[in-house]
Amino acid sequence: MKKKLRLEDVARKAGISKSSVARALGNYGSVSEEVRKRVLNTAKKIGYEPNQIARSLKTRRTNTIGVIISDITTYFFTSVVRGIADVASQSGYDLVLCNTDEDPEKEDKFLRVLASRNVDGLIISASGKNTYLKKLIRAGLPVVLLDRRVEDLETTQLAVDNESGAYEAVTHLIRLGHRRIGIINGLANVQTTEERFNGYKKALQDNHIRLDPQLIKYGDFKMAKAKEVTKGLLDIKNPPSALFISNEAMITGALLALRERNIKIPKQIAMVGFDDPVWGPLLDPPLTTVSQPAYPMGTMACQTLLQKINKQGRERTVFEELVLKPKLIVRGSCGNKIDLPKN
Amino acid sequence: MKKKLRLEDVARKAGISKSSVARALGNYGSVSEEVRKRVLNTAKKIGYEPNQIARSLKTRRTNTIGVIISDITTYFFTSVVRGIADVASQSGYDLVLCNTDEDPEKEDKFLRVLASRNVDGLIISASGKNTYLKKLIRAGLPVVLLDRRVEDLETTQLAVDNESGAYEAVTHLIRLGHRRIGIINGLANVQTTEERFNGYKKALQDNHIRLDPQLIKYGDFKMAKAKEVTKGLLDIKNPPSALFISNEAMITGALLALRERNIKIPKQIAMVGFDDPVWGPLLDPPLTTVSQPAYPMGTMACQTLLQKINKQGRERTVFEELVLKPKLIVRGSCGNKIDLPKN
DNA sequence: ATGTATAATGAAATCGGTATCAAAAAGTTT
DNA sequence: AAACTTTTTGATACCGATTTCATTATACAT
Repeated sequence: MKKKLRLEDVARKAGISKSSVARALGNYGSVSEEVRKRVLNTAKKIGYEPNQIARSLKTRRTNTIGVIISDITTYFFTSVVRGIADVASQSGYDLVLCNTDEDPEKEDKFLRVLASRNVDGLIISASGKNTYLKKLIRAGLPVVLLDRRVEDLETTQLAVDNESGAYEAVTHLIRLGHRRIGIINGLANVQTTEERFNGYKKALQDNHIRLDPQLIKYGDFKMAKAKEVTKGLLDIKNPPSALFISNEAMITGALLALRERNIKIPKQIAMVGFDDPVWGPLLDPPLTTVSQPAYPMGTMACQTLLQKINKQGRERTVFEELVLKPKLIVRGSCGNKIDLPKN
Repeated sequence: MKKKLRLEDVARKAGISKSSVARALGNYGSVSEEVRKRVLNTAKKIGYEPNQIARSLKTRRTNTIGVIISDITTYFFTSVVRGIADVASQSGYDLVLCNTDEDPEKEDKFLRVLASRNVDGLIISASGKNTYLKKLIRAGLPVVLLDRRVEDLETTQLAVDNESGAYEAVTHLIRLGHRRIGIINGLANVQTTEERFNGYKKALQDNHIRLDPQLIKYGDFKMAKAKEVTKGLLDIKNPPSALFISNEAMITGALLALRERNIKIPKQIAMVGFDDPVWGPLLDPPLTTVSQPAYPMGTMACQTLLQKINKQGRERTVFEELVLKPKLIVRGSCGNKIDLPKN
């Protein structure tokens, strides 16, 4: 590795003190026009680039944002990340990205790493309990909780109204005549799972449909398990006529299961999924989904975080709950109104 | 932000010199068992976490890898990134992720940023000319060029044999009887684009089919443009009976275009795409694709990079070309053998 | 011309670790 | 017990920037 140029090299070359060079380059303090020019010129000439690490050590700012998400291969999260990245980049921040794969231990590890890297802020879609996260927040680290709220974490939380989204989706199914609606939940004990499940339950209840435990399955937000669990659902005596799937990766799993069993949508089974991947409209029939504004969620999360970062003291750790509206997008996968099956 | 604990705080608390504490915690040099225990205990008790920034400044290592890709919303790149992340994480490295959106200027900016952040290595899917990248490589920064080779950059290049992949795909179409095969290329002047285009041309040539310029369109690796360009292809007097699409995002665009025009696959038009997204098998008919081993490409890229990072001097900058085999996965989107249309 | 306010400059301390080096302590050999 | 290793320890320099502070140069007012 070739030795990098230092501030001092510029100083020597320009025949000016380190301090003045720093001022000229850093655009603060006061320097005479003549010196400024000379510094800028020689800096450019010899190709000097400041060392961020050294700067960070002194300023206690890394211009870095930690991002912890659970599954980077989903369209939802990548859209979020793009939103975050775009805003961050505009303000000169970079992203340290961590993929937890829904593993709370990894999550904990990443939190420690990011903290010791002195990220200026953190955007996290948490899956674990996070006592360590709580500690960081209390210590004053600006944090935005994205997608998944976590109880008794006093910081900004940004998510969609999962319950109403699920409620709308399931109500849509009921209106079309479905009474036996299966649900593939995400990981238990994650807020989004519970909220979406609540929406499901509420919709059934409001329509006087009794909850059938047989129709309720738990996946883990991932494809493989969802596929397996969906098959289980198809195998019960009185299988569902419709499916509500709680997230994107599990939609893929469920669809795969249906394909293997050669069950046609929407003729033999109707389906709504939470999340709205690009490929939803390409299916046949196109997928009816509950769409989250993923990209805006990312930009918003990052903007909020940057605001926090630039505040001082107590203001950095305000508690705030930002709730966006998800939108039911009706395409073809629920078909038309069906006759009530005898019950 | 609460003041963080420093090494010195541990030292004072334990009544031991800074140096010894550093040795105990850093697990180097020699310390008596007694001191080691005392240090570890007090460190844990008061909750000390070392400051990576300070460490990096002195050691000139950040344990950080820069990753520059063009489109994080594709399944291909996210799989790659997951591969990179998994390997990196195991070795204690973190990822700084940059999304260029195929914009060479952004790419250049990110390169500068990553360099000034002193990343230990870089994995990049380059879209631009990159004179600055060349400079970095010459300066000794370990770099792995992923997916897209770049001429006269003397560093490790890891990619799929694009030409043979495209050749296979187009040959497949020809065998099924197609003579008028349209191609949607990616960005001009990007290696992958050229290579895949070459495969296309070679397949036609080997089968004595004349190249028809009307059937050759250029997109930009993104969805919107591909959609538009596909429509253009459908509008010519003698439209193609088959389509070869050069990457994932453009497949989406092309499919959308076909849908709008209500053209059925494979009856009215056959399609093969480069890249093999999760949702390919879910389409109706399922998509025939040229599959790249994305996740392994990521792990391999990262392993190679880590090796370089741990070498010294000239060995860090070896030139090496790693070529993986893509695989044609025949599903349904090309249909069966068709009658030769009169020509 | 003198005094005062302001701008421009450089020396030196600092951020929080690691690395070097010399001194002290412990262990071995003769 | 003396001489010599080896292990353990602490003081100090250092990484490359920013920041503070004191000093010098310049501008302005009296």
